[in-house]
Amino acid sequence: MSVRNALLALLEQGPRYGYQLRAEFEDRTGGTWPLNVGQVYTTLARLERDGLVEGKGEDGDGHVVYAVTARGREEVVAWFSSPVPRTQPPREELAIKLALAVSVPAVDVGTVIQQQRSATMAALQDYTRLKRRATGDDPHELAWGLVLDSLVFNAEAEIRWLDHCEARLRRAASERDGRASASVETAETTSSQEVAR
Amino acid sequence: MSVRNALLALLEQGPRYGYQLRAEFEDRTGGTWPLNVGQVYTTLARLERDGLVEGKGEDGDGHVVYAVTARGREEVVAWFSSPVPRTQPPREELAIKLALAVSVPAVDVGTVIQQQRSATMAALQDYTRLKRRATGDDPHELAWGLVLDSLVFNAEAEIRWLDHCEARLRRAASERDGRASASVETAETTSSQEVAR
DNA sequence: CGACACATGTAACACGTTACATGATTTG
DNA sequence: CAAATCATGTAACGTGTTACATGTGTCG
Repeated sequence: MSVRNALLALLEQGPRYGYQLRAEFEDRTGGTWPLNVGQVYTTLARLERDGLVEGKGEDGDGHVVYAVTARGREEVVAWFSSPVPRTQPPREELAIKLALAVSVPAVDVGTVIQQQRSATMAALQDYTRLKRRATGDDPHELAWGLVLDSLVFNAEAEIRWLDHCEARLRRAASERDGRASASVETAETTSSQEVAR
Repeated sequence: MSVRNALLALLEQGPRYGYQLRAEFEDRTGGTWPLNVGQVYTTLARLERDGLVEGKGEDGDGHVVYAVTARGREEVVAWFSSPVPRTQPPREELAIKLALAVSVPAVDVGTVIQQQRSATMAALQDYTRLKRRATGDDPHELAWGLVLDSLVFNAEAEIRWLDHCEARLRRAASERDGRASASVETAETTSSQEVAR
């Protein structure tokens, strides 16, 4: 629904045509989420089908312009005034992956974690580099800056979580070892998983 | 691709049938992401179409069992040994929403933020409550515990980001005001946006 | 002229999701 | 017996995504 709602919100500012909508969307997100033009047109068609926007034919420059309808305006308001639904939080691929990794013995969880952390830290650096631009004060750059910050905050949380997982697994492993042999807390990081099988 | 990959990973542990796959998936995620059975069957069909699993007909109990193929096993290994792709990070609805809110004048960003924060904090409490269970040591509960932690870390990051956005917006607003009138830093929280229009 | 950006669209497909149909088995 | 759970599937639809076709205008 993101694209759909975003386009609707952009149209709320006034009639636009397809290409223009893509440009504005990417402006506000600094190209973080490139938007295929094709999708703009298909989405516009679906919005029109659902009675949320209305094709206004061609304007003076020969552009096919769309405008939001009354029902569409209601939807925008509803979108902005309700929180992002967390009833069923979006399936997070990484969480699912680790959840399965810890219970599928043939996989070395330690490696998965380490390598994910590298990737995430690399991404974090990219974001920081990008952040040096995007510090202006006009709404566009403000928006982009916030989007970037969001990515940063998420990446940081991801790294913290990965660290946390590592520690938790190490603890679980040493407890298991503790019950079996009489090994100590030293527990090499790499040996957290390939115990079973 | 999450469901698809997850099912493949589960099958890597040995042949399973549809219903069983759903049960194991929900076990490992503590029902965080309920999985409609129908989707298991459609996904299995698609996996078979792509040659990653193979229907083994009925077993002794009359269950339609599927097994992973050689190509399927390769895919699982590839999945686990490559980081979650961040080439084009998943569109985050919340970030998009705020990015648009700050540049669509008719919206009061402050309200959007506050109300999102309430919702997220409520979710956070739910997670903490759930967390009191799911502290066992067997792989299942371990997995679920980590998934829950992931949700917690993400929610916390979201709240931090929302706070950050508020501060950033207040700064921008006061700079704007500063240039126009000679208002002070006191800046009521609620007045960050409804300046324009 | 040729390359490139602008501009509009269509077709096809991927995954996810729900609703429904159908039947066997278990359990209160 | 009735209700619930187990179990397998299908049909239909939603969004997102890509690839392609097509044409105009601009600029080196």
